[in-house]
Amino acid sequence: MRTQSKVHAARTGGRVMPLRRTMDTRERVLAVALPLFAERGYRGTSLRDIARRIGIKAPSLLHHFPSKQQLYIAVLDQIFEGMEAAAQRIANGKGTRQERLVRAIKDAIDYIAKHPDSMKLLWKEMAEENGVGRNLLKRRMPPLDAIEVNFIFRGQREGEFRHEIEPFHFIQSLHSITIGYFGTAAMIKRLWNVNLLDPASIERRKREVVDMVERTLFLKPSGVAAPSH
Amino acid sequence: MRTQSKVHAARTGGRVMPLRRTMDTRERVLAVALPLFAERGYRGTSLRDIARRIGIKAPSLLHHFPSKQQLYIAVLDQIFEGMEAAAQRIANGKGTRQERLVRAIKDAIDYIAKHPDSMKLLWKEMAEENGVGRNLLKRRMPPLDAIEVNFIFRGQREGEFRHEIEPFHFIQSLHSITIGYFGTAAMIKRLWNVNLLDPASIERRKREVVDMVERTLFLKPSGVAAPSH
DNA sequence: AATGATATCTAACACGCGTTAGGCAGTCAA
DNA sequence: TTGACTGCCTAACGCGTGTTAGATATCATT
Repeated sequence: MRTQSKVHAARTGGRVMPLRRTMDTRERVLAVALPLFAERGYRGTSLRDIARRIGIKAPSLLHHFPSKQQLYIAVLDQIFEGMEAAAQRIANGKGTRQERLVRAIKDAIDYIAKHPDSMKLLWKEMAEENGVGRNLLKRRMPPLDAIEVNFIFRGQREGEFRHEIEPFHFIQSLHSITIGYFGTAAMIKRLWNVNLLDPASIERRKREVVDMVERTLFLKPSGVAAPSH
Repeated sequence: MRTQSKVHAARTGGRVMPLRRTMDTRERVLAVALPLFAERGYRGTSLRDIARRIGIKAPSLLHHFPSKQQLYIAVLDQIFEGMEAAAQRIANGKGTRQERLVRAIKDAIDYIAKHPDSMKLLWKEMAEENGVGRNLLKRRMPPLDAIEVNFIFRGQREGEFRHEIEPFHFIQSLHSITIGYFGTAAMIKRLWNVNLLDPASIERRKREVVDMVERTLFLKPSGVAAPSH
């Protein structure tokens, strides 16, 4: 009845014939849906909202996605795709574990700063107990976390990181601090008229997080960004 | 038309005659609505859901609250009421600034651990840009934050805290770490089968946060909970 | 030129929602 | 006893939602 799978196949393989420029509607939908879901949540965003922003009617959306749930999952999946790519880019570093971690944090914050909507949506999704993205989160989150936890764990075995630190807790704290910073930036702008997203604030933020990590995790601070020790 | 104000007045003043035991329905509603809003969000919770849990019908709720919005705001307000009371209890400490801060953190975590639903709802509300609680948040959040920011600021002027720390950023990080811990506990339980809310984990968490604060904020660590320095 | 697929449209459906109207039993003060 | 009031009920309204059905225009392929 629904021709969704065919549509998707046509889009995937259709890159050979880019003559139809309407073919990237699917991507326009994803691009427009992300900030809407991020700001108003899954239930607070209607298909009619999304459709209006790209100039079509709601039922037309369902020619590109089989349902609202699947559209949302596609948005979420795209976020994880980006995060995974960024993680792989970051993982291939040289130098000591301490240097690599400092660089990874800076790169991660830079990446996140470019995708604040993604973080806001993630922030929302993580609090959702029985949300639509439940299964996707369960599938894609643990591998990402595990990479980082193992990194800390190995650093401890090799004598670079403090043994008092519980790697899993530490990583969760790092996530909370970072996602929290970007997930609440809009609220803080509203409440305090302070813009956490301008470049200067983000640079300072990088220094703060690195400083925190060096002081709490490192056995011997590398001194990269910790003045007046 | 609506007799809400009279109902409220009757309840408030009605404490003199506690013969009617049905009078505390309003409080039962609040108690039941909090975990529902915390888990499913404002839009995800219907008045019929709330009503069913206390054994009445949805329209009857509106004899105790003028609308769903006002019911939600009452729930949120109750959370802030509790936090403000806890904050005042914590503020009256003795000793050095460092000792008082360490004690305040432990007390705050203890308090929050007893109200994980409140933190989860707060976590949700903070990400909501144009949510129902917008005005309430704007009214009640800054004073609470300001107390803490000023505490850090004074500590810096008096030479107990590092000057490199930006008080506002630091407090936001502390909030993110703490709210994040409790706001995502359910998700972590689901993803990793790790229960962050059992007493042992919470005790460890207190030590971790205190350790982090001592190492990043204190000029001279007090040594209260920082072994193997 | 004919065919078939694609992307959009309009119309409409069933559902759940917050809310309103109006009724009824029990309680309390006069 | 009366009369007002409280706390709950049932019935129902209007609205917005996700989704379906079916028609139409566009365009590549045959």
